[in-house]
Amino acid sequence: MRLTTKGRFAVTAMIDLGLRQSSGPVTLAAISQRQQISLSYLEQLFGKLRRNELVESTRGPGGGYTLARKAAEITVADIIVSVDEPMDATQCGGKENCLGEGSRCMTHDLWATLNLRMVEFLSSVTLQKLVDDQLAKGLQVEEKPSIKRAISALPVSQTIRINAPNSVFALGNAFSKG
Amino acid sequence: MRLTTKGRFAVTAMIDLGLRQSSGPVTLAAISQRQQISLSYLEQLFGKLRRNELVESTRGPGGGYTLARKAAEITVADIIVSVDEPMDATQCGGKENCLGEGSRCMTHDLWATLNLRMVEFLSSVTLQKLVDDQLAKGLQVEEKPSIKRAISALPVSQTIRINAPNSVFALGNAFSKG
DNA sequence: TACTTACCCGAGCAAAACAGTAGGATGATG
DNA sequence: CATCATCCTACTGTTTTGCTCGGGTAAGTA
Repeated sequence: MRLTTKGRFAVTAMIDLGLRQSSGPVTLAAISQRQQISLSYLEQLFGKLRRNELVESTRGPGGGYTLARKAAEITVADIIVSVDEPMDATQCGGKENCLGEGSRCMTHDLWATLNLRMVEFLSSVTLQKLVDDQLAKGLQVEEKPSIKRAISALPVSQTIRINAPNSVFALGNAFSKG
Repeated sequence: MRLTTKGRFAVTAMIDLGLRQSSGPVTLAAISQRQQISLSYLEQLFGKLRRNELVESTRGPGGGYTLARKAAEITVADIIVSVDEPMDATQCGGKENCLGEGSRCMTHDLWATLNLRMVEFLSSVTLQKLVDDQLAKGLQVEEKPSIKRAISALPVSQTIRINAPNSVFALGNAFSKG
């Protein structure tokens, strides 16, 4: 389990997708514009997300990506492990006897345990939760101009501009070192 | 908050230190041998740990590193943020209005919150806990040949070979993708 | 004093990962 | 057919990783 900006990009993009999936497939171009992430980079990330069966794709006009299952059944851990290749972890290749005599190095189960607890934690946070958080913060989703391919009957809300009032919490650098 | 092998090296080394600090300063050379981490790399890591006041150093023969405070008062989060430089987090530099109109990008508080919860979790795991885990697993600490500088009177235990019986749990690749 | 130990520091370096670019191929729609 | 949008491979520049080398400095011992 690694934790880098790559995983954060993926989580951000997935939230964007979760916010808008009710009105049909979402294009990467739209996510790219809204979230300021390079389109080609998104393509790579969503390639992995698709191969890990977190999203499904629809090609052609009106196409895009949709969640492969309900947002409540997708966790942050799912997303992160999908885009971050598994790290080889134990440095000695996972062999039991790293140094010859009776599995001397403690890296194995030590970090495995810590890693497991990390995964457990991130598995407890669902995409639905993050989406709800965003909605609760006042973010309102712009309705995209309905395309024929989109789901026919859905609760059409008014088209409103995106507006997230003062979402500044200054938590970003909570652990920067003086 | 990043999470890479670098942080894991640091945590591993700190546990090694925590296991042996009762018998005086621990040299990096010893940690290097036991944990199979490059000496020079350890020096760099411990340079950061020292500047972040997690360890203290003693120079000269019989010297080495000791914990700057009790193991119960050092958390995994402390260690990781010490060696992993702070990441600039929000991609747009922490400005409120990333895209001009009313702080449109949701990365700010979204990831800040997730990051905060990660830090909270890792702050709940103390070095003492990890040391105890290792001891509970049957690992016994080799007494180092007493040097004059070492603390004079301490509970001298028998010199025993390190022996951690079958510490294989196969958790390492719990999230490798089939 | 000389010698050893062990921390301290910086430059540099190969390999990997990161973030993004470029260009095309495939398939659905009109 | 042209367009849309996913799919795929390869490549590029930058940063980070993990490590080596070479020299320092402080503290102890002979």
